[in-house]
Amino acid sequence: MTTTELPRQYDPQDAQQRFYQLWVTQGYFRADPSSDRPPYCIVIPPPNVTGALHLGHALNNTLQDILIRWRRMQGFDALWMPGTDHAGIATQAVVERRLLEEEKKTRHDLGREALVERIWAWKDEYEARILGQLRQMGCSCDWSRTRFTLDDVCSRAVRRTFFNLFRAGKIFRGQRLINWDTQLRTAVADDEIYYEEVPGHLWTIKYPVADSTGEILHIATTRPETMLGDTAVAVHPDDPRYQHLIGKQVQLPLTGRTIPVVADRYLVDPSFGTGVVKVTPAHDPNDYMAGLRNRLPMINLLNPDGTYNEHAGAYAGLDRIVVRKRVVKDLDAQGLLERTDSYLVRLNHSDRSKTPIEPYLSDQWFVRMADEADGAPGFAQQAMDVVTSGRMKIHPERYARSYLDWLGEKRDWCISRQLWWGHRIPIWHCATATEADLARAFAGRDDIAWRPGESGGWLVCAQTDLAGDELGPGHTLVQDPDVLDTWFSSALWPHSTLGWPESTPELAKYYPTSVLSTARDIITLWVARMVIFGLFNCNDIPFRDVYIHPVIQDGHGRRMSKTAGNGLDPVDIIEIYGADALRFTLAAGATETQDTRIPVEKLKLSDGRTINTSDRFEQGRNFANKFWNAARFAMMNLEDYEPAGVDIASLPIEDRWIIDGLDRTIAEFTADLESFAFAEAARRLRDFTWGNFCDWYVEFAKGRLRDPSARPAAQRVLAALLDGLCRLLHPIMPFVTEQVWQGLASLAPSRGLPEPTPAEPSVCIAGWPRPIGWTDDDARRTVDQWCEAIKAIRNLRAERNVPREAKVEPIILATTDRAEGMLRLGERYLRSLGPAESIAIVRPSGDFQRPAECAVAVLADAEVLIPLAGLIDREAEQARHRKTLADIDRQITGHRTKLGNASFVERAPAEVVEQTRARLAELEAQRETVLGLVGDAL
RNA sequence: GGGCGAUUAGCUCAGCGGUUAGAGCGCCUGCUUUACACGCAGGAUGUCGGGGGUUCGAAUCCCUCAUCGCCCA
Repeated sequence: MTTTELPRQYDPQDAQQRFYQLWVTQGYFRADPSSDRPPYCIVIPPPNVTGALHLGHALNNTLQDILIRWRRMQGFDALWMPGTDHAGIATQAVVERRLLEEEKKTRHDLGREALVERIWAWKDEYEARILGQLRQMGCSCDWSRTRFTLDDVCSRAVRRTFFNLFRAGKIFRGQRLINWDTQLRTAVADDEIYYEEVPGHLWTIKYPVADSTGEILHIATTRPETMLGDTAVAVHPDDPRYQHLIGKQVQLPLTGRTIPVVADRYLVDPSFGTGVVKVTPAHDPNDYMAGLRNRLPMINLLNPDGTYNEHAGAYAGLDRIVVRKRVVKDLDAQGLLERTDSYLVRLNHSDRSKTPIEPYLSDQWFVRMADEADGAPGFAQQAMDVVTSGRMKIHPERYARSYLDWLGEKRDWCISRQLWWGHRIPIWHCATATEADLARAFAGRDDIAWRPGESGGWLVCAQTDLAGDELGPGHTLVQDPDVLDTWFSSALWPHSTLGWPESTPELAKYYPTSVLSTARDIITLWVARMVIFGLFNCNDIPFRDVYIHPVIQDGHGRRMSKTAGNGLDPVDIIEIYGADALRFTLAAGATETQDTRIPVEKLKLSDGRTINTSDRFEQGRNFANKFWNAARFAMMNLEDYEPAGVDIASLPIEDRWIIDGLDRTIAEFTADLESFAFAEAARRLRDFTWGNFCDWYVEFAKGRLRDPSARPAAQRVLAALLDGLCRLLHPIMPFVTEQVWQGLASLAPSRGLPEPTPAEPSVCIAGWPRPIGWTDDDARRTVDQWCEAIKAIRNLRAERNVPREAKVEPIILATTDRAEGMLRLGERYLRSLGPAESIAIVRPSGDFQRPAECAVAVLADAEVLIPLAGLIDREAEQARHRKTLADIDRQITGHRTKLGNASFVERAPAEVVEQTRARLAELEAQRETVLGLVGDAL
């Protein structure tokens, strides 16, 4: 294709297909641990295989790709490790729901193996889709290293970690109160539940004191059925109303049991209700804590499926909902129900099944977070220390606080889930064997460890699966049915993906990784745990920097979600606007705030589908197109380009100006990326590319490219500029820059300043530009001056409605010799860009005669006059000048007031005072001129 | 209840102690100008949420109130 046939509009779809393919087949994304280039590594936050990627993923992965591409170009051996997360409960719940909807079956109908098989199929489908989406976005992951949290490599790391933790005494099994999902029949983490206020009731029940006084305590509860598990009632120790009762017994209705009255200052708020509360340690988190404090028995009433068990006496076997109704009815029948009120109940629900959570006392596995008995820092403390010491940095810094606050609680981490999808806990139970049996059976094996269980029997931890008869006749080993919390394997991600526990070259080179980029809602759940396991397994932090990106919301500040129907699909955006547009717009929105809004609108496609989109992405599309067209212009003018060295000092001033600009942009943009200032970086590139290069430099260059003597040098600068812009823009907009790069390859394969060098075959692996050290204040001042004058001419033409084709002959009165000199250098541009037929640049002396009728603009050191005989509305002209005068006067007053203030002159920095004086002098001179214009007309 | 953040042009956001507060989109006027109408040129639009304070100087720092959002309990 010749340059004149380049399409007028950038076609993103075409470039996306061609160049992504090129990069992959050339192996540009592949890291090489054997190379001597320094490492730079990012592990992708593995997306859940639950579903497709949303715009939040698109943002996070765009930012990671910007970092990776930039560092790769800087010469680092860049590794972006891709992969996906099995997302235990979330994925199982999705597949189970589908199973129920489509086949009316539960997981129990299918059985463990068949269900897991179904989930693998789901995983395969979504993994492919997710990785495909990342490719569409242009992500430069090293696909040869793709991992999945349940694959063999990651599983081995999970096994070894569990084993090491077990042996180190960091893992234990114990009875705790956890969140129980009765539908999914599993423990769920605090982050997998949500509060919802639902209308309910507050029942007030009578608890008779077990003595002869006949005194009755009134106790209000929203969950009357749990009274069957009460093991005390509590009052505040300072409450005068109940002092006499502390230590006495009350009769627990319906059960025949008596329970003590205890004093507890934390559980009871004496000003709320009657000041007496029931204590059900096995069924309420607060009561649980009170139970521990007061050494109360704990009675578990619940079966895993939500029915009540044998401890509920007559109510055993009934669902908890039914029990509630019966209990209320029975209490009422016995006259023990004082009253029933309507009440708004704050109730925990499971995120996955949407059913109410039951606090449930059950055997679970935990990782110990607390400090050691001897005071040595435990896991939580170690993870806190790496942040407080500055060894690991969190950006923006404020997020360090939530990390530290959460870890500061040092709560043990419940790692067991009663699910089928996940890493099976590598523990085998045996109730019958003795320690001697174990020692004999596993003699000489260091991959097996055992400990007595809290409730009897032995817990055997093994790195490889054990057979049931491994202990010999008479003993059976039974594997624990639970699986591990998803975060357990995610916590290993930075080192498991690199091959740990093997000592691989990858682990040696890329660990600790460089940066982790993620959303703030998993700082605790994920980031903190990666730190803990990284320190435990590798004795080092998993990454030096943690970057927290903003959350994308819709135009109303709501989180985007499938259920709210306000989500944007990155693939839709790519189809409409292109991947570069998506990336640029997202990067431009990645400010330091915690949220960024993208207004959503509906769009009906020609194929009948209605999708969500946002015109915000036009920003990126337009910029990509602008750059494409600037490149097209350059390429059209490089047909006869010949490379040669360039002496920058002898270049025309506008060349030196743009080289100075590029140099500063390189330095500042690089600094932006170093500090994760993505929005600033994107804005800076657009401003330079569009506002300096396209708006001015290209226009300056046009004339010179037509001038045979000036053409070769102009071409060399143009090619070098385009080359530099391609490199700078590439991390944000990889496709359009590659397309331009490839186009440039046939026209100007060797280019650059001051000496041309052969360009790399792809911008993807091109060197990152470095400032050549050309700083040119003189060029900057001069070109700024030209632009001011040109804008003044344009403004006068537009305001006075001078038709485009009218030929004007402006006169510019320079007020200083210097201004005159600068303007003369730019005369041809004033003429071509004004545009003007001719320009007279004058340093007026006393006998200078102003034309009778002209439009006038007053600049800082020049006056622009356009003679418009017969076209001037004197009234309007006067009004304009008076407005300008008023404007100047307002400013002059401001500056004089400042300078008249003794404290200002005394206390403000000398340069600020000097600046103010200089500006005032300038304004005063300007005022004189404008005053003259007003006076002229009077 | 505790913590964090936001409040600046119609919308989305920059600006984080020093000239007349900016950008993109939108709006108005003119323009098929040989790179680009996904464009060019020009223009209008702001008691910087309210109130106090610190300072020579506050959109910017501090306090307080209000509204909205997020996180944790």
